[in-house]
Amino acid sequence: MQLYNTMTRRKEIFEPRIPGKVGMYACGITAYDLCHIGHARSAVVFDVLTRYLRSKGWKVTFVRNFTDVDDKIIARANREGKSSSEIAETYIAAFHEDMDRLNVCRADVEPRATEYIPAMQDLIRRLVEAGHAYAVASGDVYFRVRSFPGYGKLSGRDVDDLRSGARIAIGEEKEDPLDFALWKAAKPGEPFWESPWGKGRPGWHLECSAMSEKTLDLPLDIHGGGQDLIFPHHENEIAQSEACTGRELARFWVHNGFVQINSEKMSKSLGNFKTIRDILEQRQPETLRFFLLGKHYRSPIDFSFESMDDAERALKRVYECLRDAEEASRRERWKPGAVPADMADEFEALEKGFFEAMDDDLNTAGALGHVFGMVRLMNRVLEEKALRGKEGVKILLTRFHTLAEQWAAILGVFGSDPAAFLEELRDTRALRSGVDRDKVLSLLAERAQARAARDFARADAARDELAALGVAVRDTPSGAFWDIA
RNA sequence: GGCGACAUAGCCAAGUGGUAAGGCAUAGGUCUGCAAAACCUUGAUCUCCAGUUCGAAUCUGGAUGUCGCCUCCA
Repeated sequence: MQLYNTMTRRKEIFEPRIPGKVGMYACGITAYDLCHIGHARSAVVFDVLTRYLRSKGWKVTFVRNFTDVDDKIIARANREGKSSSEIAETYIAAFHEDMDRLNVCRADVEPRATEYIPAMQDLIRRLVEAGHAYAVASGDVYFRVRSFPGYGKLSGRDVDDLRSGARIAIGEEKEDPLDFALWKAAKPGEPFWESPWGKGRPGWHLECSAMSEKTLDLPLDIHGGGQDLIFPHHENEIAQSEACTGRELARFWVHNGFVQINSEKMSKSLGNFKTIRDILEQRQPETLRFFLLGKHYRSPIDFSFESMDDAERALKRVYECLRDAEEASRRERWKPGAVPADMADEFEALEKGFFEAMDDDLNTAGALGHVFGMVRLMNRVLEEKALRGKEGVKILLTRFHTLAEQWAAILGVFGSDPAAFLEELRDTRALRSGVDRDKVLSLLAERAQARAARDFARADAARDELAALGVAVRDTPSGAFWDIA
């Protein structure tokens, strides 16, 4: 498959360094608040990547860390009168809860920064000994950027340009404005660890270098994260790891684009910040996941509830097809007969198209196009009276079922029981529009009675009343079903 | 100021050289007691200008617009 590599700014053929085995590291969250939909996107992107690599038969070891000691965690802890580890625990648990709902698989290893302090200190010690880092009087230790010639290679930045814009903050004792902290001396009231440089805690960038080195073999096959991490976080990770080991840190750098609101980045300062929980109060988790897959992972994606409505309707279309296919395949008697060759050909083309799109830099939006192509095809097959009951249809239905399972395993959507999903969707929408369930059910009963008595005037009156409530009724061979119009 | 991304129908969105996937919405039709769903039909020459080419949404240059990074950030 091809993957876009931020380092080379090109799509490149991806093959694991060690045949059959993939080591992937993605930067996780700093656990100081609830996750927003940007976190959801990043998690879903790397989840789909992991799932897809696994579908190729590769053994993937996926590592996603937690930063559980940090300025923001400490600030929140002080504000709430709790310890920073309590805060971190709370939000790590919330992360897991949200991600489970979004059907994001747990990483194989989920290291926490505070569990790797000795490894971090060891890394700093090696960097100091090699002349890549230096301690200052305050007890801070800094990375000496000018000692690493490759600095800026990932983000395409020139060290001199960077230096011209940088300043040394008051109280810092850096040799160079670009130098960054590997170890921060503890201020009063902050959590700390003993170290050769005094009491303190690790710098953020250092954590990932230490954890990736400890949990995976270098070079990593893939290192991922949000686009905003390219500079300075990943640049600094490269400097630390490569200066220390003399080896390449990662072969592929994969970065996901942002979630935006009204074409602007989501941020707390703009007040356009949406947590995953804000969304899931009103929508099903699968709808959010499906929405996120609707655009290529490197492009920005604009979030709005209107877009979620579109996604919801589109997802419903897929599930209705899955439901109808399932019902049709339960037919008892099949008679000899094939489906027309052009339909069989179209099936194969669509089946292949999905995987070709995924192979092309994880083009989930393109792949979904083939999913919908298949939905249309299967609907047509099921609709065609001349094909009803023919064995060729049964064969196609079986293949469709198998394919849908593959889609679900890779994308993490379309895997629910169709009937259950559709019912849940209906209830979610009913709740959102404030429809009175009991009233709907009593009107439906009344209508059924009227229809049985062939009193269509009374049946239509009931339908009209339901319509006024915003409820649509669908008659099927197995009874009447209702939905939000 | 430095670095970078994007600009495709009413909305969303694939497509990186050979005459524009898909979803949502809209309109007409088939089906249905009426409906719904489904199916069929219906719509864009790809921001603008110039260039390369037999041929460009796709390459090059320029213009305009939008956004991101350069400070914590998915």
